[in-house]
Amino acid sequence: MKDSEITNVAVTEDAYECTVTVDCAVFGYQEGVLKLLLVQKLTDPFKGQWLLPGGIIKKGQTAEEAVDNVLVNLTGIDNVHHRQVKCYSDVNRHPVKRVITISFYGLVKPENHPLIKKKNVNNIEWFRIDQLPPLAFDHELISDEALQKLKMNVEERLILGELLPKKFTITELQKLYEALLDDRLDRRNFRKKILQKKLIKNIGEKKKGIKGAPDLFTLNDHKA
Amino acid sequence: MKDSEITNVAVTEDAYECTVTVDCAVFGYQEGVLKLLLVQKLTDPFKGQWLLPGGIIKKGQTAEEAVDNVLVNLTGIDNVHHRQVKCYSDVNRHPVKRVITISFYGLVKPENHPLIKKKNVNNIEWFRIDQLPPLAFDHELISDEALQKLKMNVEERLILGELLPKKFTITELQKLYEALLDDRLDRRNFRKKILQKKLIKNIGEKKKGIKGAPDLFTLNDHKA
DNA sequence: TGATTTCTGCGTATAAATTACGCATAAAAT
DNA sequence: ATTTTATGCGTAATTTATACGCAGAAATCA
Repeated sequence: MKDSEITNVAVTEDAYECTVTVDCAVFGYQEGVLKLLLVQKLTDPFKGQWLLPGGIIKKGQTAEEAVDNVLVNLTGIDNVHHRQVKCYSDVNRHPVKRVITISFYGLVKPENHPLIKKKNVNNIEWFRIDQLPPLAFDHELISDEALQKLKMNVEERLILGELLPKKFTITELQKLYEALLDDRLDRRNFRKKILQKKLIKNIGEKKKGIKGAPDLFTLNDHKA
Repeated sequence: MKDSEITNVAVTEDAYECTVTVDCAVFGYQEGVLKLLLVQKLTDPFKGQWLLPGGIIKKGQTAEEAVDNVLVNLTGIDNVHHRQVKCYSDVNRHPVKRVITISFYGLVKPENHPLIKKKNVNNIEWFRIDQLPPLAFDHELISDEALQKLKMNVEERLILGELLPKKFTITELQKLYEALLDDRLDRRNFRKKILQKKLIKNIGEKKKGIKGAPDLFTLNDHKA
């Protein structure tokens, strides 16, 4: 190996290139539990195994655009609130060739996004996060770290994605938090804490069909 | 454009590739202030401008290995405690070609790492973080976000890298925290807080030359 | 329908963590 | 020897978090 190959780190026309992919851990909140969207591979390698939806970053795409593209093209899901988690660069992650992957988490309400199986996948399914099948590649690690990141973010900001309807009760919000954090919270303390952050406001309406007729709230001019 | 080009997101032998680089915001703690290590470009583009040390990920290298390699080859600094921050994938970040960059922050004690100017750089220098020159590419954004991440991490863990000697006084630790966080802390409360975390222990020696002869401490079987 | 259950909204009591600051003492500086 | 400066240990005040009581509203049930 020439000395220049050892020490030259500059970006030149002929600099080494490799394939960069994105993987997105799409979390859905359904029937009060947190679920993860997985796709089943149609082709080798790992044919028939489950994994996170993902794919290559194409020419002219940013990683974020690639995530949108991949989700639509594999699952039919569009308009997903997503956030970058981490980059994985081990050299032997992929059996076909060297691949560097940028991971994301996404948040959706499954009812709003009917799954549309596209030609690149064998199957798509929501799995409860406590009942995940074995995953291909290093996708167990990736989904673990994505969930960790999601939990951290939930604790410091108000993150809903589109997981709740525009009008929601405080209890609905609390159940979402409990599902995301996998924890139980005191009803009255949660109310106080969330209200003093001034991120949601009472819209003066009440929700029928629930004992006590709880007040409805909405987001307070903030993006989730 | 063929349909397959739109929808195919699979990793194949001929999948699109691009150059991936790493950039590292190396922070140094010197004379009580936080500094950032910058290199001055020797060649176009941006010849003569300052920027973060960085370079391409080469065949067979992980991003972490590339950081080590880049730092040694540009600045002579080795054995840097570093951590991944974020991935930048905008398509026009680099004038020569499309480049995706993974950023890191590093922590060093400048006295321990004499700067050795290598052939790829015109100059290397430590800059006070409140007196940075204009930076090339999007390196202002990258260094800002790296510093943000460092501050966040400092608040939740005990992070020293190698910024303090093995034996240090609590005041020395406090000054480091103040430099990292750009804040002033109460001496007595800082002592209480840091001691109750049980991460450092009093080794029973005293430091001479300082009024009051403060106790010396050391890390308590933890990695920084 | 009337009693019962369940959930809401508002409150307070207690505990824990954070912040503010006093003071005697040890060593360096004058 | 006196002054100055920093340390080490303490306590008081404040803020934040946690535990839990209770009346009332609406659905449910006998």
